Amino acid sequence: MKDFENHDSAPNKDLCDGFCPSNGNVEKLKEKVLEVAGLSEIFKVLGDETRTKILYLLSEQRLCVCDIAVILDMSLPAVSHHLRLLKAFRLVKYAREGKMVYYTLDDDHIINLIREAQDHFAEGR
Amino acid sequence: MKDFENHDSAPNKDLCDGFCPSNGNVEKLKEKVLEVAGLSEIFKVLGDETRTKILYLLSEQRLCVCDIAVILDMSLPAVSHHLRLLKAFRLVKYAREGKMVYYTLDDDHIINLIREAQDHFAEGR
DNA sequence: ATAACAATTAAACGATTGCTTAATTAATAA
DNA sequence: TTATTAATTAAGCAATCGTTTAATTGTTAT
Repeated sequence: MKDFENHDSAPNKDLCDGFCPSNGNVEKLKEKVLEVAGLSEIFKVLGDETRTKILYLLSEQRLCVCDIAVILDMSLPAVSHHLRLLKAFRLVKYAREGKMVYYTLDDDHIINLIREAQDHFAEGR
Repeated sequence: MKDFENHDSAPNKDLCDGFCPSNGNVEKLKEKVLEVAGLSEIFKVLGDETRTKILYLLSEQRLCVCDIAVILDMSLPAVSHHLRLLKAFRLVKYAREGKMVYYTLDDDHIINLIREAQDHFAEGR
């Protein structure tokens, strides 16, 4: 018999032994935590140095794949791989021009996240 | 003879073949990209769903380890492991009270990053 | 002292990540 | 057409990550 919807999750029933003062808030906090569910997906994207750099570069100007490869001193397939992921997240878009494929930012909000992270370091962390 | 400071990085010398229009900006962009160096470290921390949730919970109220384990339905060692990492990044601090160890936020800026990410989704992404 | 509980630590394991190399597609030039 | 260059894709591999289990530390109660 499954009891997934129970108030206390079965596997952790013995934890804390009911003495923790925050026990009364557990249900409330379980709901609260849903507000950030899925949020880490964007952070995962930015959690790679190369991808953060690519997005930052593209916020300056459009660039073709080999430009990025030269600037970041990486192989073409490596860069292309990251661009593919950024594309999947709708953070960049591309336009083919002859042999070259030019990438541009497709999200004007992502740069705010990067700036916010810069502020974080600026505040002495 | 090392040529690290050369205009064209040696391993990618043949890339782009010098035809890309942005070639003149390569040096400028190489400097530009330094502005976001190291930034992905914080994003990596937030790139784990559990850690984002822990930080979000602690922005509400202080919690002991087993509280967090119950709320997130995780094992104590798993939670403890994440708290250790958050501590290493000075994002949380702890205070022992009897058997329990209470964790609190030690960084009032990190929540801004989380809110900014919420905005990102709110804007229809 | 012994027992019980909160928390941490360590070792081990499976899953994921990001790179490399090699092959392939797409577009232009000879 | 063939050759060349830009870019993508696929396969393989090493490194990293997050979890589990088990052992250990620290504190309180009996």
